[in-house]
Amino acid sequence: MDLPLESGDDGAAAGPRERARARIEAKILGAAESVFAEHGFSGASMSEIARRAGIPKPNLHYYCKTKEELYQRVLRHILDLWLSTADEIQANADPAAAFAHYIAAKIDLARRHPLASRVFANELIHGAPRLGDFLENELQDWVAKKSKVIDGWVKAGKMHPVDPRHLFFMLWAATQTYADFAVQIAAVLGRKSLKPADYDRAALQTTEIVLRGLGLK
Amino acid sequence: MDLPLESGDDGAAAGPRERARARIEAKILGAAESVFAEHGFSGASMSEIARRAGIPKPNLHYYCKTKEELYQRVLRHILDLWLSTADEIQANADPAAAFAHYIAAKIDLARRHPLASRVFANELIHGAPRLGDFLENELQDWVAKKSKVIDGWVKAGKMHPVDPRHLFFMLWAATQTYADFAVQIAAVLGRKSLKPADYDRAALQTTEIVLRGLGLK
DNA sequence: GTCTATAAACTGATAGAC
DNA sequence: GTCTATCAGTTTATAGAC
Repeated sequence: MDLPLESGDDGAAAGPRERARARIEAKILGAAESVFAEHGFSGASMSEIARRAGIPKPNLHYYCKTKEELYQRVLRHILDLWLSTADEIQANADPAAAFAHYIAAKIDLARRHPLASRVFANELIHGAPRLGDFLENELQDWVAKKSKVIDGWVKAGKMHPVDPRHLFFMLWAATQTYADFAVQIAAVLGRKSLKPADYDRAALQTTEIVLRGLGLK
Repeated sequence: MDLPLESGDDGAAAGPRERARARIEAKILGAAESVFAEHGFSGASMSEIARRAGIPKPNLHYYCKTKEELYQRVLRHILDLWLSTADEIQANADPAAAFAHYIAAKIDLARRHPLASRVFANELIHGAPRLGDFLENELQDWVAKKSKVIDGWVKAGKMHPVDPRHLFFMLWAATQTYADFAVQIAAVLGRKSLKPADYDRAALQTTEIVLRGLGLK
């Protein structure tokens, strides 16, 4: 199971009315995330989401006009989670520590929010038809900024030369795989589901190979 | 576009009747693969598959009784493709050459069969409900066999010690991401779709980082 | 705000004429 | 083998009573 989605508190003191509404919306978003993660957009049904949220179907439509709108809310929550990953890839940081921290943070995200990761992965696999301009704008900007930092480290002779963009593709893939393809990993490891120790081992080895691979160890 | 799926020739000399049937079945499997890749199992509709295969919907049901059966055929074709990847991870091989070859082959697979890779990825993301015992049997056996080889290389002091299973998770992820998440990668690279040079660069850098990371360079 | 009943569209699958 | 017509079931979404 995943942690329930938080419904951004609207700042000002909330009365019991607003509190109740917020609690329901949080339940809806959590239920929606789990159903979308399991079945994808088309496969998810509003009835199932309502059932998991513990409310009648028409009430779900009262809070969220359309399935599309509900999906967009879930997706936006996930993108914010993704971008806000505290990372320390900054010019004045130590490269080895920065990459180690980034890998650990990403695997931690995969462990704590596997459903969110899967909804996002599903969206990408099918060509990102509902992702709007996130990839072209927000993500590209993010990568451009971080790439400059890495280029700086390379020029300063602190690490082996690399194409930072492909490095990120590799880091994203190697870490998110522990959320997106958890069934495959669990099956190969002979488990029913991944244990904390599995994620720790994954982070350790991934960090080791990447750091050595970048000439940082 | 993907290469059309080949319909395993039934050996013996085929008459024009069988040839016609084989051609139609190949068209159906190719259409099915593309629709399943785009929309997932639930999102894919038999009408759309029939339309893309250029035949009326009832004819599609004539060749493939149910949507489930059609999906299973597509899936099986993909699994065979996956397992048959010529790899040189064998005890008497040179580790550096073997890993370099494996990475190149996997990225080549991602380039040549992106749709197949996406259907498989989609299946895994949603918990592999239609994958039968492939993960627990065929794949686990494959990994166990290859892991022994790698353990041997480690014991012989040819490379740094690693958990071979997590190494495979990393290699699979880092290579398949160029098929599964191609939209994301293309967007970040500022392209409409990936160019041959992008795959080459990916293979080169991935190999470099992995080999160095394993103490093979 | 909540719920019963239902509309309107689409789905996988088939019957049966050719 | 091929295709027209259609069935039975589900889907998203809403109307309207409470």
